[in-house]
Amino acid sequence: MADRVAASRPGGRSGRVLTAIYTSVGELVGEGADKISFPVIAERAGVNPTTLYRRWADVNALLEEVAVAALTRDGESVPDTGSLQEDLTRWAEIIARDIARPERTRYLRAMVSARVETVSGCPVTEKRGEQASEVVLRARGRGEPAPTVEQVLDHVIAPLYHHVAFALPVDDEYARRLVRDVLAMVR
Amino acid sequence: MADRVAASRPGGRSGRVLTAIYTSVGELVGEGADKISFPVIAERAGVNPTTLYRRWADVNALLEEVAVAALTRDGESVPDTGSLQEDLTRWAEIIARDIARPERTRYLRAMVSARVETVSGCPVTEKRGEQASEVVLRARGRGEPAPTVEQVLDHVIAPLYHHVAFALPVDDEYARRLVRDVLAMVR
DNA sequence: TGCTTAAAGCAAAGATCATTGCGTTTTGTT
DNA sequence: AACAAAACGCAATGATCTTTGCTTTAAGCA
Repeated sequence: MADRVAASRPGGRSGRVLTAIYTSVGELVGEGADKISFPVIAERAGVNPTTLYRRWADVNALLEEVAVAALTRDGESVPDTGSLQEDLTRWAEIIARDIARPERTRYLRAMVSARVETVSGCPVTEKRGEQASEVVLRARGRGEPAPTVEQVLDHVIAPLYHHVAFALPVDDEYARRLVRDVLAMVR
Repeated sequence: MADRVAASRPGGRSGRVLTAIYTSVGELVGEGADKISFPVIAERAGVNPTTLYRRWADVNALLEEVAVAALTRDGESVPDTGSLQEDLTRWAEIIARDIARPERTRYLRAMVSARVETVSGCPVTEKRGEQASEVVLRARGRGEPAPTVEQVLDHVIAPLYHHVAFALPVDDEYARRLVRDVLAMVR
């Protein structure tokens, strides 16, 4: 039921198999497949289903892992324009555009489903926290009044993800509104 | 795949069957059952599985229906203390305590999973919007400066649900903090 | 270059889910 | 009371899914 242990043999065949599985998941999610199961993922990856059953507790756990990997493999750096308002706005817009994509929505659902009561927090939220911290600290370094990291997470990130989770519209305008609101708190 | 049509025969046997199904779902969710499927629900309800397959698109759709019913059957009225700060705080605390319960968390996950791209919004959010509207309108009637309904939804409700969805801690203190933040916007 | 063993493959068996056609019950209406 | 349609039950069937024991491969290391 819980996640399996970390791989103690990351290279060679094991590595190739893992890559194939990740790729398979990515393709399936991208295509909007409605039935994503271990056997289906395994077939496309050219791998034996047993491997999946033995390594992950369930499909959502695997989906979450892939989602985190996709988000964590940096490519997106936080905006640094010299203005808190501008940094936050651009950052929020980037996130809004990103998570509004159908694949991301799918991953989001998987992450919510995969959460267990005993486990607190998730890598994605932590990642967003780090990014928020970066922006906030820079602003404070410039002497600008800035919200706390928690406030940014609660009032910009949370509403964005909430909208996606409940299929409510998410666009740049909405992202900008959230940033306006959170900045209004510190004035 | 989509939800079936509304029942055109609400009484008698059909009504009893529906009640039995709802009860069954409630019990299973309450017990924290990990495998909730149509056959399982049906057996406990003393009903034929076919009935479920024919009426609901999938398990999550049924779970969402039960969740909405549980929330909508009023019992909880919105606080009316004469002070916006007080009303919002108490209301947020009520919600926080409610959704922090394991059963509610389970329902929340189901609602997120049940959402489809083509469908926008959900009954629960609408319900919260009505409640927020009530509090906000009363405050304005008294001449108090008040946030918009959207602001309450984005900055109080969304963070609460977000925390629950990602297994982050949710308590009274957190609820109060959110209310403080949203009120700070309008000053 | 071997050795050890983690990790993957294979195959079989069982469990559960999901679908479908058809007959039966029963609701709501005339 | 009688009818038509809706809703449910039943049973058979096929499709997946899931688990398990055992074998084979090959990664990491001495």
